[in-house]
Amino acid sequence: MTTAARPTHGRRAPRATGEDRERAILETFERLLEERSLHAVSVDDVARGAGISRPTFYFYFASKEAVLLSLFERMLAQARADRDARMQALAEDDPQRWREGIAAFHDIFRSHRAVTLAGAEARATSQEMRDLWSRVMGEWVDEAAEAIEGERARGAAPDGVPARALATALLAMNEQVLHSSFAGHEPALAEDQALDVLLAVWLGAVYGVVGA
Amino acid sequence: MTTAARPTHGRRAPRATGEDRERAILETFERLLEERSLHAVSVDDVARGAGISRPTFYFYFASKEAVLLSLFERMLAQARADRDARMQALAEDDPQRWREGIAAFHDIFRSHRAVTLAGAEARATSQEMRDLWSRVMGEWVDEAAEAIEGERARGAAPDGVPARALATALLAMNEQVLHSSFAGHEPALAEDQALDVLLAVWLGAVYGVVGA
DNA sequence: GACCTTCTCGACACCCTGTTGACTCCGCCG
DNA sequence: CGGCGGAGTCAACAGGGTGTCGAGAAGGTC
Repeated sequence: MTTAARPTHGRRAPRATGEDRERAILETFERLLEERSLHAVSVDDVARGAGISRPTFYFYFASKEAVLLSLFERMLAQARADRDARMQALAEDDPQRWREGIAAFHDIFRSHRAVTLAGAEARATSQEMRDLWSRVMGEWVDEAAEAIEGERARGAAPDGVPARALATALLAMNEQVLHSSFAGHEPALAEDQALDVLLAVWLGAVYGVVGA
Repeated sequence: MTTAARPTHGRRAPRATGEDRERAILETFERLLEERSLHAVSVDDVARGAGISRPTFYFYFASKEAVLLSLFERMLAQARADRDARMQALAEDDPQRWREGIAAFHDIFRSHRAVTLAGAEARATSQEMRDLWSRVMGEWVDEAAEAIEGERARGAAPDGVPARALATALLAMNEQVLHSSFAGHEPALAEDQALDVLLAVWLGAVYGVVGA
């Protein structure tokens, strides 16, 4: 539960109805984000939706971004857990690993697309969101680079551009493809074809194989 | 000069000093965007920088976004011209064509990185910017898809995922890689390695070749 | 010199964020 | 039981942003 770095703004030692209010804020916020984008949701909207006044909102969270950060971290924790579970079920050298790795994130982001898109939007204004995003992408790049190096070491994949650079580019592709797809920004891949196409590019770039 | 669809807000039949003011606004805006991001630049900042008051700014442009749209379109026209020139110098089947195609956009976006990044940021709030971006990306996807199909037709590239879907994913990668690189958002590729890495992925995905 | 058009801006209306200070409510200690 | 203290609440404020309105200045034209 990566709620460690929660800003200690208001909200000291929650009790009784306090928990409820906090939960109501989180739920209302996610619900509103499913209807319209981050910049179109004001603190007042969230407060009203949660049945409190604006100042009371600020008693629980330092800002709109803080709520989003909280939702986003919860989603990331879920994504990690989900993917670890799926990967653990596969052997170390199972060719399905690449597919599963991509699919796990595709699924989790899709199931919380409002939070995902809002998170992307918030990077423009929130340093904290930028840092969080960087950290997470950095971890995934590390893992992917390691996997590529592993395949090269055992002779399954040819050498080429540095593994880390390749992983960075491929993950950037995943990020942007999923973003366009979820946001419906043309030109986008349909959600059900994104996985196959992404996988094809990964395999082409890593192994030099364009599978049929 | 794709200034056709300029919103006909204030600004009727410019004359004498009017042109100067308009130019001053465009220049000031681009200069400020080189210092800080779009949301941190207010209309007041631009107006002051251009030596006019805020209401006067609105005589020339309908909004901050309208100025950006104008700068962005100018940049796109330049990008198109630049790329056409570079492509024309290459034979139809020259293997350098992929590299040149990617390089042309890399160069032009890099030389106006402030406008590029602001454009990306504005997509969150401006429908017009979203539409423009979609249209442009759509054109590039069409061209890339056509090129892939050409290579497949002449037997130079194997069949695989649909050409248009592949082109969409690869262009999404280019977009995101260049964005991270220009914005300095980790994990990012260094500007001077981006081209090689992108090209490697394109070649791997299109031809199934991981070149050394 | 009257007149139209371009151009300019002070003042306004509105929306949003985040803060302050007073007030309620309630458990608990003495 | 009385009163202290912290949790919780919000009306009112301060401040900053956008976009508009209407009154005018400035200059060309008949």
